[in-house]
Amino acid sequence: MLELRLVQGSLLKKVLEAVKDLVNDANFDCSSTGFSLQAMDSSHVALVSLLLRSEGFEHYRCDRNLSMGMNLGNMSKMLKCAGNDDIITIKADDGSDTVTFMFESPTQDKIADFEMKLMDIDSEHLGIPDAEYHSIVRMPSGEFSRICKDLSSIGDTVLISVTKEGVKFSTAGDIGTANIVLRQNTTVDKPEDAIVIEMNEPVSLSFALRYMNSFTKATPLSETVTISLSSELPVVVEYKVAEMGYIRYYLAPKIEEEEDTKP
Amino acid sequence: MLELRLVQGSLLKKVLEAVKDLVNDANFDCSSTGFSLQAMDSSHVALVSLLLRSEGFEHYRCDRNLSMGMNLGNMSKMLKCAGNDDIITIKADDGSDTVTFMFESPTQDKIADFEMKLMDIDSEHLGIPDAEYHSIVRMPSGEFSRICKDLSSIGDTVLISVTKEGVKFSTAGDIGTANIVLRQNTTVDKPEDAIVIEMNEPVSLSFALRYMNSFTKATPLSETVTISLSSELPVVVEYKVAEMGYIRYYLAPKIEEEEDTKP
DNA sequence: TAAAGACCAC
DNA sequence: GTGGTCTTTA
Repeated sequence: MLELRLVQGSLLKKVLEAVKDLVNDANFDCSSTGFSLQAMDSSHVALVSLLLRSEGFEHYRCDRNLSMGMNLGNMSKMLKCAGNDDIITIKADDGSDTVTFMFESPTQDKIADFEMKLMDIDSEHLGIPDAEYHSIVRMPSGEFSRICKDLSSIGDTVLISVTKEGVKFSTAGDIGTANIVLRQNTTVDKPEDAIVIEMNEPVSLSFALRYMNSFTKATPLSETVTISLSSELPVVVEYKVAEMGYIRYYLAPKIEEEEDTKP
Repeated sequence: MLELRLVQGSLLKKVLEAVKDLVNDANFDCSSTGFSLQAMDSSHVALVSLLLRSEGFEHYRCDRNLSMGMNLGNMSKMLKCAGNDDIITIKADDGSDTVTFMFESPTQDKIADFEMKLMDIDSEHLGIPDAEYHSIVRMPSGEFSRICKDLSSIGDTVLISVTKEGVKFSTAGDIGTANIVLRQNTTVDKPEDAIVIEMNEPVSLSFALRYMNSFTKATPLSETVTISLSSELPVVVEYKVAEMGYIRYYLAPKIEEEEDTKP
């Protein structure tokens, strides 16, 4: 028996928006710790890892560990039927092949329940080792989103370079090149607006903008985003989910190509 | 000679938005009583009935009954040219094959007139008998609209059931099922927010969501909608038009289908 | 392809 | 608060 009651239902709606473009089907894993998901994107290049800790739910009952395979597109369709102020409850009976989403309006005038079929999904749950990162950049999520969008109109790869000067996002394409430099800035009105660069060692890595732009679908979840970089390691793009967890995207850097012009 | 002056011109604009998707061409009937329209939708399944009483107009002159055939798409195009605060006057000379819409800006700085060709349209004016309804639900129009929209992302038919518990909207589709229950609630801040269920007899009827969603185009006309249900009778979905009339949609229930699993 | 919703700027 | 743009869905 599983029953998870989330007062701020809009969080779950936003989480699905942030995942469904990247992953079609995935297992949600429920344990006493929390509600989590880990999946490769459909082209098997990026990895998404979501955690919503049990403490973040108003009520969290999970009698035994459960892995529920869901089609995220269908799940998202159903969650779109919840109001942004609704309380969302996820229910499943042990051994059932369905899951029920219940939406309660704040006034309790309206109570909706949506039942969805579960599916069997093979999933290799990868252990993600903790790592030391050479550089960690924290910045407003909207700004990061804007940068990725802007750069993708010029090129399809972003080179992220962190030096003591700041962080530079660069791209190049047929029509020209672009460089966007952000300097550390912690003297801001709101702490969310800060740009914090923790550089242990300079790094310079290239990533496919296509994936970065998918990651920024999580922007509505958090005012800030954290980008952790190490050479030879996948970048981690992390958005906190209000007091209850996170959504993390992993993407391997592009292998450094030879200079454009070869002899 | 016909001359109808409507101070709140936006009402007519909204009325056209509420009808033009359902009906392509229709006769507007003008008499001393008011300005009305009755038409089947283009697939001959639903019926729209509009009444704007003469008292609602600032000036209402209709020397003799007139039936003016209009293409509602074209009429809507012209009305879109009126500002929302404009005063709209509808004019037609007896025997003329055109109608003129005049738009006056509130400041009288701008006066526009648009002339449109009339057309001959066969119309069977159906008498709609008054009926006793088993159940009548009044609810915020926005909520009804939201429910119809949400359910159509799951299925294509809505089953509306009224019991003493409240009113339930249900659907089923490939990805799952959905039930939305509304309970009577009259203890609200604004009377328009009330959900009032007048149940003389329980009813349970199915309707095509496609049409329901067309009906909800009238939502901007009124804060509330009234749904009148009787078994064997078309449902009536009614929106009041501010102090001057109504727009009513009629839709026959779907015949109850046999159980899903046939021998 | 067209319409509706969401977001942003004014 | 309103209009305009852009994105998303049918």
